Amino acid sequence: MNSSGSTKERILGAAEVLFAQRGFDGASLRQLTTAAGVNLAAVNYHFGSKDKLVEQVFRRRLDALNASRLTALAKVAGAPDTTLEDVLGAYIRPALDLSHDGSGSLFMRVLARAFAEHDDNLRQFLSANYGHVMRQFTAEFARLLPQLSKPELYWRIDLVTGALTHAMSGFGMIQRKSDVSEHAHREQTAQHLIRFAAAGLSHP
Amino acid sequence: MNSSGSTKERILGAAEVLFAQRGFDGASLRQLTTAAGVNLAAVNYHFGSKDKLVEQVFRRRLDALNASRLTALAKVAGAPDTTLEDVLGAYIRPALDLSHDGSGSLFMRVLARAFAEHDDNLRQFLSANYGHVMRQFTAEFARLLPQLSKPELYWRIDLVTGALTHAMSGFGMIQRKSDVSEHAHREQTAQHLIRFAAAGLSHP
DNA sequence: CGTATCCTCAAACGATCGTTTGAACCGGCG
DNA sequence: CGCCGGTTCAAACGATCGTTTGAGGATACG
Repeated sequence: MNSSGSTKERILGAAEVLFAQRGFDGASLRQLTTAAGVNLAAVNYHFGSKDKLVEQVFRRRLDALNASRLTALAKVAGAPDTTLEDVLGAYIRPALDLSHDGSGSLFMRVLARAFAEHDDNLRQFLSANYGHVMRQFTAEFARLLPQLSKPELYWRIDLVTGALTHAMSGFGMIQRKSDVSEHAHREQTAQHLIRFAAAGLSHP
Repeated sequence: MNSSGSTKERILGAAEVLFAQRGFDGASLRQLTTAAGVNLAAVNYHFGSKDKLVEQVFRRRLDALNASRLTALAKVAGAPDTTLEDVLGAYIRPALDLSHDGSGSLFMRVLARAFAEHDDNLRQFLSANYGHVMRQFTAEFARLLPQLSKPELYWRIDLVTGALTHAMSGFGMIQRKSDVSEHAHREQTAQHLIRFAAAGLSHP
């Protein structure tokens, strides 16, 4: 099927697709290697085990997503005229960009699946690779919403996270009308999410 | 382990726990029947197959949840002085009550898992048993938010659903302080969710 | 007592899983 | 050429999965 790129990259690509479709346990190495057009043993040869492969699938996208989010946050954080929408945009737009280009859209679904599964190993891994990003965003939210107590703020951030994860994992559903450009559609989606999140965060 | 109730009920109880913890595929019939204290073959004898068992696990809680939500909705729907908070309360409070009593809390996690898995069979089943409830609530939301276009309303309801599903699946985290009663804590949680959802639905 | 019905049990079935193995292939270098 | 490190290959490994089987226990009724 897939016949471009190195063996490792073909495995990573096929894994992302199948993990999103059938879950980490549901996608077998035999389905995966067949889809990638490589031998069954290639996964253990190049990655060591299936669990290590799962980690690499996350790492490949998460590193880029984290860097992109932090760069966008750095541009707006700390300034006196920063708005809630600015910070939310720094969080949401990089994920939308990832969802936009090709197979990246499936990764958000993989991420949503990982959230729903309360697997401890995976949560530890996500916390180690995701935690510092969330902490920086939380600090900026706290600065912009000084009227909220800490428990209250955490509550709202948790709810916003749930809404965004849910929305971004279902991006197949939100069809773009043919008379709007790809870029305009993405901006429209971003506005939806940002305004919703801002309203949920800042209501009295 | 579990030794109360009939064999069928013991299986259903253990299944709910293990499905929430390890997912539908992750929980094996051998773990399940061992936890329930019944023989391995009892699942296929009483339910026919593992898939049928999954259906029954959903049916047992979903029927009660749906009925409770529709009853609560009927009390407020259509009236001229109904508020958005009233309708949201009719949706949220029955789920909180379910989360409150014993093993029911795990069911919301099972539900969240089913949402994240994009399995077609399960989605069809949920749509058949859940669809009419969502449709009634959507109609009432449309009545109370006439300024929103249909696509806009669906967008916001989808985001609210994501936030609530996410929140209710993680109810282990929200610890009650010892100086507030169980009932007061639940009411506090309901207020959080309702206000957040109302803000997200009705923002300009 | 015999027997019929419902249920439980240990054991086995075939299928599929992740992983390992050892031989075969292949480009580059002495 | 011969050899060698990196890679791919078919085949097999043991484990675990959902499901089926047939014998046996329990209870109620004639």
